[in-house]
Order: sequence, then C-alpha cells, then structure tokens
Amino acid sequence: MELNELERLRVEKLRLLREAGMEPYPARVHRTHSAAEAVAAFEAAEEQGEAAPEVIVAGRIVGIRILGKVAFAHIEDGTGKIQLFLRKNDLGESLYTLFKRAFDLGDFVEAGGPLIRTRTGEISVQVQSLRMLAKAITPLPYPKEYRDEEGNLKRYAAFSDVEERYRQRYADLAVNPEVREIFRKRSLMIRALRRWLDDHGYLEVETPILQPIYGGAAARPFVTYHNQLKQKLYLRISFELYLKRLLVGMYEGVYELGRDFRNEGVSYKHNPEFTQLELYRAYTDLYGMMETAEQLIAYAAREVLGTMQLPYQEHTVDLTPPWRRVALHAVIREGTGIDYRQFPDAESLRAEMRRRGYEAAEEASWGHLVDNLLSEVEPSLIQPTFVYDYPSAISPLAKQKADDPTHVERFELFIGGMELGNAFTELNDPFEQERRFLQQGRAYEAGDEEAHPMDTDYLRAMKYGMPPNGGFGLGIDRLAMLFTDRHSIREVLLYPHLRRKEG
RNA sequence: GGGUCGUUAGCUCAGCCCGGUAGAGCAGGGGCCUUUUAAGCCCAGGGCCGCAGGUUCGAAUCCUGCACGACCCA
Repeated sequence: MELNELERLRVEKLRLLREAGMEPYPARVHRTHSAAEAVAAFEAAEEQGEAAPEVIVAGRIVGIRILGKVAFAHIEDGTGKIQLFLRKNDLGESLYTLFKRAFDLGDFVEAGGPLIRTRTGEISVQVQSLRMLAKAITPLPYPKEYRDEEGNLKRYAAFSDVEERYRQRYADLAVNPEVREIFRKRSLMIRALRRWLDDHGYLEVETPILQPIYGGAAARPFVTYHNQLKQKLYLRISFELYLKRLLVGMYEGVYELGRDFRNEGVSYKHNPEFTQLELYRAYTDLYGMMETAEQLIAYAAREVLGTMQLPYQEHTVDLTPPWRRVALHAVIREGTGIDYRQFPDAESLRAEMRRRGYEAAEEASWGHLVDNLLSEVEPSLIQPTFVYDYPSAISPLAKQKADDPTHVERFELFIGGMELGNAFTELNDPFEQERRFLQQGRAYEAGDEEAHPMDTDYLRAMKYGMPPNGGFGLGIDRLAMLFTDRHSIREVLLYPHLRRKEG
C-alpha cells in the first residue's frame, strides 16, 4: 500500500495504540445509545428530575478541540452528532495522553460515561472509558462549520471537487451530510412509488436484463455474449415488451422498477445505466395513464417532501393535479412557430426548419425532425405537462388514433424542462404491430440505428390476445433530480459513470 | 463530435496577463492551555504546479498535443 506523509503518521499511531494495549480494529462494539437516543434520554431524565443516564456511544470523530488537560470532541453516527467531554482527571494520565496522541478526525470510536450539560449547555458524554473501533489511516476532508452573521450554518473548504466526489463517493458521503440526504430522499421516493403501486393493484415483477432481442425504446444497446449458449445477448433498453406479455398472461396490472442500459452519450440528464419504473394496466388507456401519473407522482411528493410545491433550479414546480395537457403539434407551434402538420414529409419539414434557423440533419426522417423540434421546446416545459399525439413513425408500440392513423395515442411527461415519462395506449393488434416492426426494419436499413427490431415472440404473445391497456414509463433518476433540486443526474446516482483515469 | 473554462499541499484556493524556480487558510507535527464548538497563541514541516513535448539562459506562468472534469452546443 502506498502511503503519503499524513497516512504514515497515522500508521505510527496504530503502533502507539497497540503498545498501549488498545486494538485499533476490534470486533465488538458495546454501544448502548445512538447519538440521538443519548440526547433524548438525557432530556427525558432532566424533565423527570432523574439522574442523568450513563451511556456508551459510538461513531466517527468529526471534530476535536484539545484545551490542555481537558478536551472536546464531536462524534457522528447514523442518527447525528454528540459531544464528548474528556478530562485528564476522568480518563487518567495514560488514556488521556493516548487520546491526544493517537485519536484523529475520521476515527471510529466508542466512549462511555454519564451524560452532562457543559457550561455552554450542550448535552455531552463525560467520558470515563474510551476505545478505538476503527482507526482511519487516510484523513477525511472534513470542513469546518461556522455560523455567519445571520446565523446560517456555513462550511469552510468543504470537499467539493465534483470529480473527486464522484470517484470517491464514500468520502463525499462521509463528510457531506447533504449528499447523504439526497440518497435518503431518493430511497424514500422509490419506497413511496412502490407503496402507491402496491396499494393500487399492481404486481411487482422482475423480467430479464439479458435479452436475446432488445426493444421497447429507441436506443442503441450494450451487447454481450453467453459463452456456453454461444448466443449474443443485449442488456435491456426497456422492460416494455416483457411486461406487456404478462398482460396476455392475465395479470391486470404489473410494474417493474429497475435498471435500463442505453449505449449513448453522457449528459446532465443521461447516464448509460439508469433506473426506470414501468407499469402496465389492462382495461385502461392513455387517459387513464395520465391520471395514474398524476396520482403516483403527487403521492410520492406528498410523502417524501410534504408538499406539491417543489423548488427546482430557479423555478417552483407545482405538482398539484390535474396537469396541463397539450397536443404535440400545438406545443411545437407555440415554441417554434412551426406547425409540422403542414409539412407532412421530411423534405418540406427540413426546409421549413432551416428557413427558421433550426438545425435539421440531412439524413433525419420526418419523425426524427419532429422529435428535434420537441427538443427545442422541452426546456420551457417547467410545470408538469402531458404532451400527447405523437407521430406513428417514432412510436412503433403505440395504438394509432382512430381518426388519424399517422398519429398514435401517446404522451410524454415533461417537468422541470426534462422528459420524465412516456406512455401509450398500447398497441394490441398483432397485424398492425407486425407492420410497424417491418416499417422500423426499413428505417434501420435506411440508417436509423435506434429503430426498433422485429420481435416475433412478442407478436406470438399478442396473437393469443392482449387486453386493451395503458402503459407508463417513468425516469426515476430524473424524478430524484426534481425531488432534490439537482441539475445533474450524477448528483442523484451514487456511482455515476466516469471515464477511467490512471491511478 | 465542437466550443469555453478548469486541473497548484490531504481539503478549499491565490500565484499565471507581465517567465526568475511556490503561497494562504484549514487539516497534520511539536509546545502552552481543565468548559470548547471554525477554540486560541507560539514554532517547525509539507508540492512530479494533471501528463508529454516545444520555446527560452531560465517555464506553475508562454506554445502544442494528450488525459480527466465542469458548463454550453450538436
């Protein structure tokens, strides 16, 4: 192990501890109270006029102030912080000296003694016994905390280098409590989504991540290989086709919450693997899914944040249902001045887009050009908005509108200027589905690498009869961004993808 | 993929324009200090200045390339 100067000094302290008969990495812990429990126990005793309880607390040292023959330290555990008050008279010469010489910021320790209030009124453990639980060799970049003139808690030189925070997330979490809070909220959010679905007749299921044919979205897959079966396999880009097969199998409502993988660029709202919720429900449609989306997300906000008014970047997002519903052609015309319905082929739409100063790639199909126009509008869709009626060409799994087969019953949900969800009245006509797959095949031939592949087993399932149904997919990471007011998906992923770096 | 910016001590940063061989605060080390909470005071340390090359008597500083990251655009 290569050690720097600071680490070598701490290794020397390991020796000091062992010489004093104190094992730096013992197996047993004798904690009687968490930090929060100790504080509560003291306050309860104080209120009852009883003697202060004796406790043993355990945690990481996050602050030390040595004043001579007396010292103060704060330790932190999963419930919060508590102060240790150490006196030479209480600990004895040798243990007190060992504390001064061998205990550092970042060490996990155990301290026992009665609870007291110090002169400044802070509830503290007046330490009689002290053990090392795990000596830290590498110093954690603990910031200093202080209160400014207005009394706001400020931090001095906090560990904030974005790259290092992601590469060493453990250190980030250890020293930045607000980062821990992001992932706590994320977990509560996912729990709330599950609870709502479980309470509304959805069955949670698990479907293959390794798939012989990928599908359910427009994206390039990661490819892998099964050696024994001598078979190419894809990491799933969505759960859609496997979940809808289950409706053929007579489940009325199913959902899956898990990881999708898309072999595409990284951005503030894209990571190659991301978490998705997909749900499907028989005997409903696009409009049922709009209500489901509203109820589900509003419920999670109420449970996790206690409010429907979310501060997001410089905006306040109001999640109170019902949400705005606007047709795709209308929202695009509103934002760009182009009514794409007047330009029904790629050539004329491309010309019109260029005339208005928008980029339009030569090889882009009509459907993709429409999608490009939507991207122009996307950042302005801050309040929850269902954009509905999408071109069939870019929606091979959705049912066409009865009065306009060039469009399908599909919506995308936008909140905070991001696409959060996608839903259809699901296509359940096997012959139409076959035509769509063939159409996608032609698009692939024409150079669209994201075109949907043919899936004959899916067609076979549909031929047995698939009930009319609605489906909705929700980007969990982006919802977490919204709930925690983070502008980057990496802030809501514990281990975001980074390029490898030597050393 | 393109553009802009960044990378200096364990952490947070200054120094770079205008080249002369590296600084601060915190952390760490030694000392004083028996109620502190950014504790205080004194002393002494600590650096492949992202990597490689070029220009120059001399490069953290100027130039080129590369790596990694941030932001914007595609």
